[in-house]
Amino acid sequence: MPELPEVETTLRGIEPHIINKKLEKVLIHNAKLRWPIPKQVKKLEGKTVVKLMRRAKYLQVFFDDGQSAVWHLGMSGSLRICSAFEERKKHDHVEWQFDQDTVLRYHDPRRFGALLWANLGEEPEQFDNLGPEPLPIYQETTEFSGEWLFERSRKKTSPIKTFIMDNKNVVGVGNIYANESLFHAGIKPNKPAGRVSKQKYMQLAECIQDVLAKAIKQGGSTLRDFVGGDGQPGYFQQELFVYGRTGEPCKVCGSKIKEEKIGQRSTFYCGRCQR
DNA sequence: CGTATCTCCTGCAAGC
DNA sequence: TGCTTGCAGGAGATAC
Repeated sequence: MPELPEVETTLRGIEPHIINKKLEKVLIHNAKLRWPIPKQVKKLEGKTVVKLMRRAKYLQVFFDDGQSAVWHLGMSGSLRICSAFEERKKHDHVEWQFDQDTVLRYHDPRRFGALLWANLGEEPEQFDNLGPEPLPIYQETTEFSGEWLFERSRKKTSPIKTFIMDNKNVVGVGNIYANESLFHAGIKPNKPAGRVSKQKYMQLAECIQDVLAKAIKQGGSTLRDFVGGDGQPGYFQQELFVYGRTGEPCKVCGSKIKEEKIGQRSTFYCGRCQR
């Protein structure tokens, strides 16, 4: 399940293959993704890729006329480069053919992903309510910080885990990294966001950044569906301290990792290390 | 407005 | 073995 680091890894994986190349052919085998693929995407044929950027979990590809296509990998989506002669797999929904050795294929069994469209100087409306980037990769700075989270969270009664998974507060933190960040910050996931101290938010902001940066460094982690941009299986998987470790001993204190549902999502934590 | 729940989809695993 | 059921989850939609 691609989170921010996996999207960043995908971008870095495909960029060298498609930058400054002309898109010769667009094949849409199944336009029914999360939203129907806009027909403008077909008109990308003949245009050249000039830049790739990531915003939250969106991967934006700019062409030489200033227009852009925006991928979202959803739950099970992946982008990879392959040869034109490689047999298409089930759930390969979209192909961008640059040359015989350079075909970008979008694979997505669950079709929670999307391919969006943006005109020159515009962004998809999905970008409208996005909060700050946790890592200043595409800007020099980011307004994301412990202070930011603290101020945003005042009087919020929902659990801290739900709070950091809300794109309006910080983008790119999905279930795995939310669980891991909260463990490293020593915060119980169900603690109301408004009752977490400023000091704890300072720690949490740092942990979120560390966990994401580490995952990017390791090439993105994932559980089952991600395939790296170069077609390498994405099972790099950084060491997980709590996610999926129900009943196993905490790597810090040895007590059993607990599991419960928060906002319909599986949540893992150490009852001793997290308060 | 904030908060909680539902929803899309397919593959996999567990249970009978 | 073969069925049914439930679960995984990003994030928009919907309901209160």
